[in-house]
Amino acid sequence: MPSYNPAAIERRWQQFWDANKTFRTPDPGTPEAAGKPKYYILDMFPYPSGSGLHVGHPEGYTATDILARFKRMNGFHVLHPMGWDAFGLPAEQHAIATGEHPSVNTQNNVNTFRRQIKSLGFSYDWDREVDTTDPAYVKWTQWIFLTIYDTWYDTAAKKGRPISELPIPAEVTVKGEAAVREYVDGHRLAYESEVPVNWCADLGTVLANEEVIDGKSERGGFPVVRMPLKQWLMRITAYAERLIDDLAPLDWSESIKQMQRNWIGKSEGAEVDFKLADHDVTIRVFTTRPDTLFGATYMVLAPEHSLVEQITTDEQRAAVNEYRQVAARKSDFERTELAKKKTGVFTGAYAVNPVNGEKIPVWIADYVLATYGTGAIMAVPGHDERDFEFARQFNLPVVTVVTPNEKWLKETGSTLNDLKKAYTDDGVAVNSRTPDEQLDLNGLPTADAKAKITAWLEQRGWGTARVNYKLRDWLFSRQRYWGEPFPILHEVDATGNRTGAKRTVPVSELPVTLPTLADFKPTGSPDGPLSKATDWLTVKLDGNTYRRETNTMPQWAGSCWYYLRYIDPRNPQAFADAGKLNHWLPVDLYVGGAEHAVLHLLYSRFWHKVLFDRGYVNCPEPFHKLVNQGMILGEDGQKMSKARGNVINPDNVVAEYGADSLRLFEMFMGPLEAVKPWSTQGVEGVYRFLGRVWRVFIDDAAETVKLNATVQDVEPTREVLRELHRCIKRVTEDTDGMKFNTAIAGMMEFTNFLTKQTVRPKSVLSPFVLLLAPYAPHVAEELWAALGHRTTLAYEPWPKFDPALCKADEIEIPVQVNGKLKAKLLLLAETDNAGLEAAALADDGVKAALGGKTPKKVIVVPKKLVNIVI
RNA sequence: GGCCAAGUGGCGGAAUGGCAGACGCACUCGACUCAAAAUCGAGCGUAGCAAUACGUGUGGGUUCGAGUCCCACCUUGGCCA
Repeated sequence: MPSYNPAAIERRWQQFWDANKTFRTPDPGTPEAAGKPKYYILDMFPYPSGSGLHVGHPEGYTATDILARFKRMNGFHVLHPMGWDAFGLPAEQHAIATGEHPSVNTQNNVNTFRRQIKSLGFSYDWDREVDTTDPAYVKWTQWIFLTIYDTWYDTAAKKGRPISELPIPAEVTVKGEAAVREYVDGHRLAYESEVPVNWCADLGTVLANEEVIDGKSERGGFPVVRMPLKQWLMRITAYAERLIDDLAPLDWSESIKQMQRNWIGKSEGAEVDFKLADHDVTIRVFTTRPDTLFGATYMVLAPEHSLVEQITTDEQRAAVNEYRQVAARKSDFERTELAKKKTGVFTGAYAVNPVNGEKIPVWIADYVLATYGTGAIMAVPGHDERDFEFARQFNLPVVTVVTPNEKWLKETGSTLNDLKKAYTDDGVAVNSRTPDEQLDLNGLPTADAKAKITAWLEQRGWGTARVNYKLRDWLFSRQRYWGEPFPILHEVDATGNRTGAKRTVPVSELPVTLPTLADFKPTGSPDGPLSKATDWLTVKLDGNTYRRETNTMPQWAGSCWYYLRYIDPRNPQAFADAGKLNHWLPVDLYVGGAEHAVLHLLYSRFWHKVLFDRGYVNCPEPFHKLVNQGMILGEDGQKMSKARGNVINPDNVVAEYGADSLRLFEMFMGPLEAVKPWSTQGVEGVYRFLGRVWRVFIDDAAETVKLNATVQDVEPTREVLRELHRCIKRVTEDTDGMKFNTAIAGMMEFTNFLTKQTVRPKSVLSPFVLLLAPYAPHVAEELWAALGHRTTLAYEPWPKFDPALCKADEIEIPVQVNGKLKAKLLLLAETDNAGLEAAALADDGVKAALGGKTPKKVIVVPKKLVNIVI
């Protein structure tokens, strides 16, 4: 093997690592781990799709692998695992089409992914592989579900607590067992509720709001309609505040933090009660602008609001009913779109504005959502864009209660009494005094006005300060087959109807496994395919008959906690051993695609916090540092897709250039976070680089792998040593800072330098191989062996640089005149500022540029630059 | 519409407020070869023979000095509506 032959080298070293379990991570407490600081490096595990690995996957995996190898060589106890997020719709769709159990297809895909990932030489501890569909894993997903089910949120303590500690009010207790049960169930963090859901008939399941894009399912693009159904939900809203507050100390990019904050959507305001003029009924609204209450000229209820039926007058009933039917067919997106024409219907009812006693009409309109706030608003057309458009549409009065600034009035052509647009910014309150002058907001800036009116409302019991969140409780059930069954049993009576009582499947009987079905088709009903498994369905326990829950969990469930299972993947007694969790948590570095910036991370953080509150994990946040790798585009600069035919298959790249070249190129393309296009010529470039490295070491004319004659056991010259230490410094600092592209550039420069050397000291080549090892581990192992080493370099100490050796004897000093470069001087490195200035002024080119003028000022940057100002 | 990124050669990109374009690709020339590939060497922002001038999306500002900091705008991408 004379020339660089990645195919042979890579196969051999992958077999070596596998056979020797080179990357097995010892458990904490074992002698191998003793005294080493821990470092947990996590990849977002893939969904093993049928199309196999994509070049986007190895981008993040290579970055983490480089760091894992780098940290090991720096003496860290590294945990670096891989697994499979293997539940999911495609396998189930395949099962529906073929009748084959989804686990078969899933395992095939897992095998393909494992083979492909192994072919890239990543240093995962494969003994810790997890698979979310493995019953041994499902058991603990179900166990965590039960733990969440067993938890209520104590708002005073701001903490999740065992349901057994929930105080039951006396007035509930007196109503009896059923009332208590209902009360308790209503406080659990996992609960059943009749909610308006997104029903997708084609997929035969409900979808979470975030799985619906533009009124269609995210997967498949099928139509989605809204209907009320009894579903499982998770009370993530209880944790909204903590999910925002705990972001602050995390080492995440500000933009991801901001996306999470926006998603949670905290808004502070007030709830205000409006009495109806002709009914003994109050309508509660949420507003972020209580200071504009004097400008509320009408009210709007969501079409689904529970009071609509009651308050609608007979004359308006037909119109209202028709409108409600139309609204039900629209998605939230269609309803709230700013650009569209506003629609609505008057109910015939009037409410009384509590501050001025004025009767204002109550409308229903679909731009108000039942699920946000209280499902009703006070409309202030002068200071809210949507209210303004609606008022224009239906000729409702507009009252100015916040004075716009002059500039805005001029730009919009408005006057104080005639607004051409809604003025939504802060300002000074106007027209805001009660008739009895008990409350006067006039002249107050918005913030003060808010505080004053909120206090005034609270005093009279008409309103209260209130924080609202855009985040809703998490819809957790799916009417599908290929997911985790809920470990919940519903008590049924003799006729088979639910009594309302539930019990949990005992932990000793977990996991609840999926029954085998003859066909996996959705039933089209909210019962889901599991309801077809009649034998499985019914359970008799303690003389009672139960029907199993037939919903399954969403795909997010398994990925919410997989990072915990890696820590102790085969533990049959617990999801992971407490001591091991204490050792490894939190994850030090988490790398994955930005598409999971909101949902996966939010859900996962939520579960982690529940487990934290319940004492199962020792830190409030799971992921200390988060990095999102950028997408890799096709060579045409477009998103890779089968339709465009620009998809790059990593298998082909490995076959042609080798895994080391693929790894190196993916890191060399640019910053990890950046979106960047693929380039086959670029792969060739790094392949040539590895060929040059090979020839620096190896005699490529020989029949067997033997060292080049230039490689000798001699003392390096000062210059060679300097270049080596500069390279060590650069690769060390850039790797640590995840600037892999510039680290590689540094190694290329040093290789170009070595190529020119006719004598290459072994003492210089050895550390260089170690620098290359995290990036191109196969060829590095091969060269390490060629240098005469008998074992893997995976745990060799990382080379250290000597700053003194990095320094040059002479430095080039640019001289500027008025900031423009006029000369470059070659001076001894130790020249002081005065020496630099003297040398600069003495230079002929500089003298010419000065043209005889006397410098006003000379700026000297030590050892860097001289700037002469004239 | 709002929020957040980012705009640098033919291309991917580099640059603690201090020599813009490191490194790689493409391209050109040369060496080796019967020839080609591979390899090695040299060149490569624009204009100009050159000295030199101009150059980091646009316009302004701060500074001895701005790709980098500030303001406004334009464009592209992401997220949200």
